[in-house]
Parts: sequence; structure tokens; C-alpha cells
Amino acid sequence: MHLIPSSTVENYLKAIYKAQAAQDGSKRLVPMGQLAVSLGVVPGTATTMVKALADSGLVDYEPYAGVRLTDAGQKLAALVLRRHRLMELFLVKVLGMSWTEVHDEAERLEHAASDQLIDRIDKMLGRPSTDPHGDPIPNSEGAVTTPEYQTLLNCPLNTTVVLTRVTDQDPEFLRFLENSELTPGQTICLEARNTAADHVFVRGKGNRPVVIGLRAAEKLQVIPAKNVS
Amino acid sequence: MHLIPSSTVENYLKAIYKAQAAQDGSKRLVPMGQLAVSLGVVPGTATTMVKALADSGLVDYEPYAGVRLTDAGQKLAALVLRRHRLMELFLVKVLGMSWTEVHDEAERLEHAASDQLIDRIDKMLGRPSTDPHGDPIPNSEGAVTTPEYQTLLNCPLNTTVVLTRVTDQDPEFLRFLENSELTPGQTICLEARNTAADHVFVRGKGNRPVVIGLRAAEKLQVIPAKNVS
DNA sequence: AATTAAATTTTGATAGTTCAAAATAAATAT
DNA sequence: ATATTTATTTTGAACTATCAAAATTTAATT
Repeated sequence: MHLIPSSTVENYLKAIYKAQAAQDGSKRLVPMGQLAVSLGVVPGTATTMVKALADSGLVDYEPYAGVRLTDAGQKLAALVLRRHRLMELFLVKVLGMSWTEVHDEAERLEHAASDQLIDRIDKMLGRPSTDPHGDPIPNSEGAVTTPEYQTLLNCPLNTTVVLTRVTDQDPEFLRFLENSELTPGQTICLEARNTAADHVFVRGKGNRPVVIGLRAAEKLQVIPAKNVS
Repeated sequence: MHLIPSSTVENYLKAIYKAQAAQDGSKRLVPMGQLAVSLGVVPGTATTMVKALADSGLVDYEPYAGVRLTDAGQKLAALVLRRHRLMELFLVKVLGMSWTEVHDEAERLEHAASDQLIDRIDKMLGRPSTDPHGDPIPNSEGAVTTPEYQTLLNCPLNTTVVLTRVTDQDPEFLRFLENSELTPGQTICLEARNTAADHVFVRGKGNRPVVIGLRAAEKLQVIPAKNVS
């Protein structure tokens, strides 16, 4: 019944949260198989844990259908993401680590840092709203406002846009972006999109043209250059 | 046989290390009961874990006698202490936390921080040799030089000395010291020592006289004021 | 030396997290 | 609608870390 939020529990909640966020607003159930894959465990393990989470009231579980966070689970997950993202930004801003490599470090520290420490970091960074990848940072109550960005898949052509968020944490991918001058905050311009060829043409800051596949293009979120906040 | 150094393993090694350091140089065996108490577990638990540590070659274990770190165990323990102490200093120096409260935070972070992060912190702090409590910081090879300080129990009377190390991490005790202006680095003077009354008289910086018991006095380590390094 | 007391080890159980493989349910294809 | 594929759940087992309580060993007393 009463489960102390261990690292494992926090990771399950986080994975469910991200899966829900990825599929739309929320509502829909996350299938067990997908959850198991994202956590790197065998399906049966996910079933077992999810049943325990359901007993603790952190998720709703429908056998053979999937899981969904309850309000309590949602809040807890958001607080884990808050710790993770503030930690990432801290590692970049204060310790000078590369934004391409902070993910794994933060992945471990997020379970060890106290709320007090996190709040201190938050204050030191000036209560930031996004992390180095452009992911929104939930507040200390677990509330987040996730702006609806366009991606390079659906944004207008030949318009100046600002690269705002990168939804993939793979260091290799991030290093590629860095080498291509496609980093969050950069002003870029989508010059062509070819569905048949499965690629898009982006012109980055240094006027450098880069070709990337549609799968990767979808991971780059942008806003029109005019309403930079 | 091959045991991955979990937080638990690291904590056992650290506890054995500290017990050895507390009783003298090393050599002698740490009794199981003492180890169990310092880790907050039941004696049988300590026995079980220590046998596993012995199987991994991290400790020498003699039934009914006690444990002692092997060279491998010693090195690992020192590296955990390195992480802990650098983390403490970092929390104080960079995040502005109080030296009286960083212990528990570091206790958790020391198991999550990568060597890479620790080295970055080490560099940022200028490769410091001691933490906020005056405890020496092992180098990245696990080597430490632990100076032999005197304590308020055996230092000369009416001599100016520098409070150099405090060997107790209890926040309440540390806050008492802070309120009494007895913090590491302060110049103080031991004006009286009374074994019968179980107390000593110290005059701190602001000329403020403080009386403390011998048990507490033993936790305050000092060096003569002249050879401040 | 014999007895008592204290410390240590064993034994049996439990909780959390995981896997492998068998059983079952749901979805898809024939 | 029946068979087959795919996804999910169950079952049985393992591993880590722990405790309670019984058994044993060592140390201390009488």
C-alpha cells in the first residue's frame, strides 16, 4: 500500500509522464510494453511495478490496456522533472558542463537532491522557465505550462524561427546539433521540406545549410522569430 | 564474488574507514557491533554484508574479531570520502549553504555524482585540501594526508591556537559552535581545563568565553597559531 | 573452573526489484 | 469465425538488504 518514493518509483512516474506528454495532452493510457521498453525492463516487471504504483494511488491501471498518472502521480512526476531540469541547467550554467552531456548526470542527481537544495539552485539561476534543451521546468508545486511549439515538420517555410526545444537527449544527436550550429536559442530558417526524400533543409546562424531527416526534424521545436519572449 | 559498489557498499566502507581512522592509524580490527551501530543496522545485518565485502576483496574479516579494509577497500572508501567532502565544500562555497547543514545533503549526493563532476568541482574550488569541517580531502587516487592535530583536551593552555577541524557532523552541535564563534579557521585560546568538572574554558574571537564539556572539547582539533599553513 | 554476561553469527522471513518462461488475452489475418 | 500473431499478465525464481530471534562463541565474574 504505502510505497516510499524510491528512485525506481520516480523513474516509473517520469517515464509515464513523458509518454503521456508525448502522445498528446494526457487522458490516453500508456501501453505496458512501451513503458517497459522506455525503462529498459522486461514487460512483466513493468506490470508488477505498475500494480504497486496503482495500490499507492499514483497511477490508474487498466489490465491489458495501460497506465495513466493520477493527480498525485502527475504532481510527483512533475517534481522529479523539476529536479532533473533545474539540475541540468545548473550543471551547464554554474559548472560549465556541455548541454550535450548533462542528461545522465542529472538523471542520477535528481534522486539525491533535496527540495531545499533544488530551491536554492532555482533561486541562484533566477527561477528559470526552461532547461538547456528547452524543456519547461515545473514550479515547486508541480505545475507546468508547456507551450505548444511547432516543429520543423509543420512550421512555415522560409520564415525566420527560433530553435526553442530539442526533444531528444541522446548525446550523439545533441553533439551533431551543436556542430551544425543548431542549438536552442539560435535563429534558423527552414528552406525546404521534402517528404518523399524524408528530409528538410535548414539554414542555421552562420548561414550554414544543414540537411536532416524528418525523424530528427520532428525533434526540433521552434517559435516564429517575432514573438520571442 | 563480484559486487558492484552500491550506495550500501560505499557506506559500509566509509564507516569502516572512519572507525579505523578514529581508533588510530589503522591495523586494528573494527568490531562488528560498533560497525552495526554506526550504520544503524542490526548486528546480524553487518555480519552478512561484511562477509560479502570480504568475498569481493574489499575487507579482511575475522569472525568474532572484526573487519579491516584491504588496500582496495581503503582506496574505494577514500574516494567516497573525497566525493563527500568536495561536495560539502561546494555546497558551502558555491551554493551558499551553511556548513552546519551540508552533511546530510552530501551524504546522498556522494553516491550520485560522477567522477567527472567531482573533478570539475575540485577544479572550480581550486583543488582544496580540506572541507568546511576541516576534514582532509583525499586526492583522485584515494591518497590522503591526515595531519595530526591536537585537541582541546591535550593542547597547551593559554596559547593562541587555530581551530582547524571539527570531528562531529551533528547540525545541532555545529550550530552551537557557530553561535559561540568557534568555527574552523578561528583563532582561539584555551584558558582552563578542569578534568574533575569535566569542562574546558575557551576564549573565542570576539573575546567571548565559552565553557564546553570534555566530550565536546575532544571534537575540536587545533594547531598552534604560528604555523598556520 | 564454572557460571554469567556480552558480543557475534546463524537461521528463517520479508520487502523491493528484477528476469525467464509459461499462460492468457486481445488484435490481426486468413 | 478460426487461426495466428502480438501484447500482456502470471508464476516461479533470484538478488540485495534488511530484521527478529535463536544459537554460538568469547569475555568477564564469581
